[in-house]
Amino acid sequence: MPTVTSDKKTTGDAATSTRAPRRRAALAAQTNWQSVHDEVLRRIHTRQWKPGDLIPKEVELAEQLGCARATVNRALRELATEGFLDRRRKAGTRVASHPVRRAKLDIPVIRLEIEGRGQKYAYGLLYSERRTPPPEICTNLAVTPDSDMLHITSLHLADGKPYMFEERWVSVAATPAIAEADLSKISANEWLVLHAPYTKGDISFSAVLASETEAKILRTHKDAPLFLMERTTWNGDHGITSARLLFAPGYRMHSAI
Amino acid sequence: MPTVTSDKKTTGDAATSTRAPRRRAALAAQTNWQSVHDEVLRRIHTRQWKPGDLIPKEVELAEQLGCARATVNRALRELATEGFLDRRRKAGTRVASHPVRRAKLDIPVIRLEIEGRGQKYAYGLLYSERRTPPPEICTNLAVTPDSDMLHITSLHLADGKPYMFEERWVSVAATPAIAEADLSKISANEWLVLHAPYTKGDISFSAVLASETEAKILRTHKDAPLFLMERTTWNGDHGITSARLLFAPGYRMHSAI
DNA sequence: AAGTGGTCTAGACCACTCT
DNA sequence: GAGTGGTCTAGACCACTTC
Repeated sequence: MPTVTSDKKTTGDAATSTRAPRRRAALAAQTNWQSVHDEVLRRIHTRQWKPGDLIPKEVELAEQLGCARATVNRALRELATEGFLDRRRKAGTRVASHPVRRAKLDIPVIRLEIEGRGQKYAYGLLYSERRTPPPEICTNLAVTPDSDMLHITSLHLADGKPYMFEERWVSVAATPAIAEADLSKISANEWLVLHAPYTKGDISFSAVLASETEAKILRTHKDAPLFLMERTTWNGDHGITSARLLFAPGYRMHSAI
Repeated sequence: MPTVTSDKKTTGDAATSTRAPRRRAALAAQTNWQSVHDEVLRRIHTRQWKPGDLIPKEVELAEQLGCARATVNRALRELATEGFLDRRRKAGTRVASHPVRRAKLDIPVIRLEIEGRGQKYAYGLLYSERRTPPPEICTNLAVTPDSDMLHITSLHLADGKPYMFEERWVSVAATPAIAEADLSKISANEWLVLHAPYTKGDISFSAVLASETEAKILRTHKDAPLFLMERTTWNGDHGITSARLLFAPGYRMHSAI
């Protein structure tokens, strides 16, 4: 016990001689966390384990599949965040009984979205004013009616055609630097993404009819169906910005599940 | 060395006496992977590390923050999947230069979405027929025009009011059991979620105008703006189902960022 | 009180990729 | 070829939850 200090404990002890062979002598397909992930998913899909079922605990699975508990843990953790499993200490791991399809939605900077399709991006600042916010913005961002804010409307174009119309309120108090930004060159959205950190946000999607003004700006007709994205972001308790993004008719937002 | 076989090596050896104190004697705030995550995020947000910057390698960070490399790895891995970092072997870890806002979108079973708001859910099968698919479905699901398919339309209601109108095609070849399902009791969507595994899927959102028929079913007026969700799912190379979900006016899909 | 997942560690090896 | 992230392992302890 004395001389076995701390380092090099893997050199000549029994643990090593059993561990190394086990790993290498294993079946052709190695047991990595992804194979555990897939195997568990297979058992769920084939209904060997049904929604609500309790599945074996980590130690047992590790034994069954011939790997370390940490590996199983990694696989099951991913499956839980993907929504396939519910895990609770002591209670164990169950197959999720209310399957939720969890999609990752990438919300790109609009310029990149357009350029990514090989189209030419252009941006125009329509209007910019420093003023106090209307009541609904006060509510949205929890700011006082006499706050110093920036009100901006702008248009984003793809291949010269109107693509998205943006109306945005930015709290100057929360983001002083924006007062100096040249928002005719870089869109407020992009500026904010690069310079204004936020800790939480909220996004919603809906369908609305184009107003007369909106129709004119987006070069469509009144009452055209528009895809509306509303975003609000916060940094701690400070409301940063609230935006209303109206996409031209025909816009589709995609995602893989 | 002899008697110290393998178990209980923590009982009386030097390693323990140095390790245990280190962890517990550390600053009040312990260094777990989440604190590393937050610290790195803070450095990004405060622009100490700017978009495109190379950040210290895992070993260095581990040293700086006083934890194991695995812990740093865990934190950085999460940050990468959250879209804040770009990691490449040998090249190192960089702050993402094209920040992508990645939202997790939970797409619940519609019944649960309605019940979760405390409303009463009801469902009605409008139409069900076994027939060959129209061309656009053949394209969508990559099935032949003479495939055996199920065509279903149904209506989902919240508190008795039309909530969502669903039109769906299901490949009977890929999902034979659905021919036996009683789709007047359980919605096709819910049945499929419970019984038909899929490996990949696709979802898209857009805004459309209500047709005369759709308006009548959803009890609204023609040309009302409707939120449209289109979903296609696959199991390997087999197209399973393709659905068109039309939500009643006023529907909003929410998500946190 | 006991059982289960959650996490940390130190060490090792692997795999990718950049030069 | 060499450097960096990616992962695995065995062991340990912690935290939460149910009993």
